[in-house]
Amino acid sequence: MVDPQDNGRPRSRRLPRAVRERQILDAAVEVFGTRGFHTASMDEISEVAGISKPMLYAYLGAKDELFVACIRREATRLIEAISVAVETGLSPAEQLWRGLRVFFEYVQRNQAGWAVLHRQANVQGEPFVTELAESQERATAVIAVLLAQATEGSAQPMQPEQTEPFAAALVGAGEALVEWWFHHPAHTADGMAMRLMNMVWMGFGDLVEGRSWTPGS
Amino acid sequence: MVDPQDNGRPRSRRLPRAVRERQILDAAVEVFGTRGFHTASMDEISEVAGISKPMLYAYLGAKDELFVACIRREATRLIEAISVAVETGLSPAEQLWRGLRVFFEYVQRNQAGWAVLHRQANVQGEPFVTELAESQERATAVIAVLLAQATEGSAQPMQPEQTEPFAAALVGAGEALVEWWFHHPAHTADGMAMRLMNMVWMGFGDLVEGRSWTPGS
Amino acid sequence: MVDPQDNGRPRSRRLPRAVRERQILDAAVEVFGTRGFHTASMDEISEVAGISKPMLYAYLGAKDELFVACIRREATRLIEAISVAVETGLSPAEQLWRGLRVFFEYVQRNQAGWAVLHRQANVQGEPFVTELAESQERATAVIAVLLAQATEGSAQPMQPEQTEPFAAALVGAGEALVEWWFHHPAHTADGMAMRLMNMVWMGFGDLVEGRSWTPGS
Amino acid sequence: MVDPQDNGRPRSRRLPRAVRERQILDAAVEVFGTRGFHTASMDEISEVAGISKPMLYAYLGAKDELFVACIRREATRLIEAISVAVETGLSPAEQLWRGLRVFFEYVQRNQAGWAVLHRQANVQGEPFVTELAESQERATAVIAVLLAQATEGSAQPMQPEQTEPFAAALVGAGEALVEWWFHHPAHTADGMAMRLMNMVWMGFGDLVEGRSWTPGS
DNA sequence: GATGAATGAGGATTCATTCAT
DNA sequence: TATGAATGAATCCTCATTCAT
Repeated sequence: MVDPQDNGRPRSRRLPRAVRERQILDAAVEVFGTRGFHTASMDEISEVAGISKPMLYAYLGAKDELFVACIRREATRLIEAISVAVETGLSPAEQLWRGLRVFFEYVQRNQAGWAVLHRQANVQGEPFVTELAESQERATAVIAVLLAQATEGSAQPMQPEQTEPFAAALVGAGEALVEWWFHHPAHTADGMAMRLMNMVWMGFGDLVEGRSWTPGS
Repeated sequence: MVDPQDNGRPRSRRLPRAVRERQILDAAVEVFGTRGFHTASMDEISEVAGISKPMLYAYLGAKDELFVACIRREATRLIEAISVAVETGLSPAEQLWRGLRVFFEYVQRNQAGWAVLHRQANVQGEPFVTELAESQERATAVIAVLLAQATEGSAQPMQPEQTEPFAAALVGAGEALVEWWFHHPAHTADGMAMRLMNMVWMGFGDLVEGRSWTPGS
Repeated sequence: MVDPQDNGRPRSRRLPRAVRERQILDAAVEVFGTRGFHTASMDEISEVAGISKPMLYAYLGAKDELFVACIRREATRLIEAISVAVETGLSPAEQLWRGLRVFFEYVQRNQAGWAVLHRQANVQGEPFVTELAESQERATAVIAVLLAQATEGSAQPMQPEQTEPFAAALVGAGEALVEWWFHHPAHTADGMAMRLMNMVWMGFGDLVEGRSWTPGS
Repeated sequence: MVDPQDNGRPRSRRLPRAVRERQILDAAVEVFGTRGFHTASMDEISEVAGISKPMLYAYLGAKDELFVACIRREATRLIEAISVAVETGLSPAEQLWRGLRVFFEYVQRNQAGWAVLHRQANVQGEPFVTELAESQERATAVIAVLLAQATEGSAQPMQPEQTEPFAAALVGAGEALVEWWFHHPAHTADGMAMRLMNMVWMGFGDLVEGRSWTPGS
C-alpha cells in the first residue's frame, strides 16, 4: 500500500502564501504539461502540489485561471530569457543566434513549461484562448523587433507588415524543430539552434549551393 | 418549435456504408475543427451528421477512433494534393513554390480540416497521439524528399538527417503563417505562399541585403 | 443489507417520456417537500424517482429548473381545484366557503406538494424567486377576483387596490392555519375551513359578540 | 486595491464579550436576512462582522446555532415591542390596533430581522426547525392571550383551542400583508395596520356591507 | 485572545457509451 | 438496420469547520 499523498515532497504545512503559490504553479505546469489541459484533473494537481483542493482554488482560482497563470509565468520566463540574451549591441546575425540558443536551452531545461506553452495552449473552444493569444503575440513581437532592427540600415528596411509574419514563421519553425528534437534527443541545444539559424539566415537556396552560416562568420 | 434534429440535411435512411461514413466524417471534421477534441461531444457530432449515436459508434467506433479517422482523411487529402503539385520534373525552387501554393490553397478551402489536423491534434495525454504522429511524419516526409532531390546534383547533397528536421521546420513555419493569416485575412493564398517561399529559399541574410525570390526567377 | 435502489416502486425501464416526467416530478415534490430546496440532493431525487441522474437532467434540467417545475405543477393543480369549486353562480359567501374547503382538502391530500409550494419557496437569494412569485400572484389573483365579485353589487364596491392585499392576507391566514393544523391533526379539513371562514367573513368583532357564520346561513 | 476585510467598521480588538456578540449578531442578521440561511456563508458573516472565523465559532457556535441565536434575538425584540404596546387596560379593539401598529413599524424599521424571522426560517429539513417553532409559538401566544381577554366578559368566552388557531391565522395574515407591502412600498405602516385591523375586526361580511373599523370607534 | 492557513466531505453536472425495442 | 432511453464514472467546485502559530 502506498500513501497516495506521498509524492516525495514533504507535505509541509503552514507555508506563507507566496511559497505555496509557487509550489502550486510548479505542480500545475507539470501536470498540464504532461496530461494536457482537459485531461489534467484538479485532483491530480492538488495531489502533486501536496495540498488540498480547496487551497488550490483559494490561491489560484478555477481551472481556467490556473492554466492561464501557468502560461503567463512560463511565457514571461521564456521571453525574458530571450530578451536578455538579445538586447546587446551586436550584429543582427549574432543577436538572432543568441536568441535561438537561449530558446533551445530553455526548452531543454523546462520541457513541461514548454509543453504548457505550446502544445496544450493551441486548443480551440476554450475560454482562455484570448488570454493566451496575448502571450504568443508578445513572444512574436520580440522577434519582430529584432528583425526590424536587422534591416534598419539596409537599402530596403522591412516594415512591420513584413517582419511580423516573418517572426511568426520563425517561431513556428522553432516550435516544430523542438518537436522533432523530442524524437531525436541525441542532439544538443546548440546543434538545434545552429540548424535553425542556418535555415533562417541562409535560406535553402544558399544551403543548396553549399553556403552555410557558422558562428562568428 | 424547431426540431433540433433538423439541420437541413435530409435524415435519409438506408444509405450505403461508404456514403454514411463520408457523411459522418464530414460532420466530425466540422465539429472537431470548431470545438476541439475534448469540447466536441459525440452528441453534437451525431446531430450534425444527422444520425443517431448508436450508428455513429457502429460506423466509426469510439471518439478517439473517430478523431483519428478524421485526421487520417484530412492528412491524406493534403498530402496528396501537395504530392500531385510537386511530382513533376521541374526545378527544386519551382517544385517548392508549387507545393506551398497548394498548401495555402488547401487551408483556405478547408479550414475545419486544417484545424483538426493542426490545432486540435497536438494535445498530449490522449491515446491517439501515437496514431497521429504518423500522419504528421508522413507529411513531413513528402517535403523531406523534395528537399533531398533539390540537392541531389549539388556538391554537398543533403542527407536525410539534414532534410528531415529542415522539412519539419518548414512545415512548422507554414503552420505558424497560416495562424497569422487567420488574423490578417486580407492576404491571398498566393501572397502567403510567396512570403514563405522567400523566407525559406532566400533566408533572412539575403532578404536583408535586398535580394528576394520571385516566381520564374 | 438493503438495496438502496429499491424504493418499493418497480424500476421499470424504457418508459415513454411523459410517464417518466411525471415519475420524476412526483419524486422531486416528495423530496423537496421533505428536505427543502437546498438540503435536497439530486442524488436522492434520482434514487426516489428510480432513475439515474443523467435522466433527471435530461428530462427536467438543473436543480433550479426542476424546482420551478415542481412549483408550477403544484400551483396549477391547487389553483385549478379552487377555480373549479368557485366558478359557479352562488353567493359570495358560498363561493368563499367552497374555495376554502377545497383548499384544505388539497393540502390534506397533498402535503408534500403544499410544502414545496409554501414552505420551501419563500427562501430568498435563489435564482428562481422571480419565477415563483408569479405562481403566488396567480393564486392570490383568483381570490382577489372572488372578493371583487362579492362586492360588486354593494354600495361600496372594492377596488383592486383593496381586494388584492385582502386576498394576500387571506392566503397568508390560510397558510398559517395549515401550519397550525399540522400540529393539531385531529381536526378535519371541513373544520379548518369553517374556522377560517368565520374569521374572514364575520371578523373578530362579530365573533366576540357571539355571532358566527355557518354553512347555509 | 481595497482590503476586503475593511467594511467601514473598525476592526477593533479586545472588546468585551457582550459587545462582540452583538456585533456578530448584527452581522449575522444582516447576512442571513439578505441571502437566506443556506446561501449565506460563514465567510461572509465573519467579514461583515469584522472578525475572523475562529472567533465567530468561539462566540456563537456553528452555523445552526448562530441562526437560532439570530431568530431568538429578533423574536424577543418583536414580541417585547408588541407586549409593551398591548399590556395596558384598554379595550380589546384598541389593544389589537396598537399591537398591529407596532408590528408593522417594527418590520419597517428592521427588515433584515424580519426576513430572518419569517422568510428564512420556514425551511424544513434543518436541525433548528424545532428551536424555531418555539419562537413562533411564543409570538402567537401573545396574540392568543389578547384575543382571550377580549372575549372574557362576553357571552361566549373563547377557549384556548379557539383563540390559538385564530391567533396563528392573524399572524399569518400579517406576514402575508408585509410581503405585499414590500411590493407596494408607498403605503405607510399605519395604513397597513389599518387594513389588517379592518379585515380582522370587521370581517369581510361587514366590509361588504360598507361597515368598516376606524381608530377610536 | 486572535488569526491565516488548511481540509474532509459532499453536491451539481456532464459525457462517452450501450441496451432494449 | 436504426434509435430513444438509459447509466457509470468522473470532474469541477464550495463550504462548514478546525489547527498551528
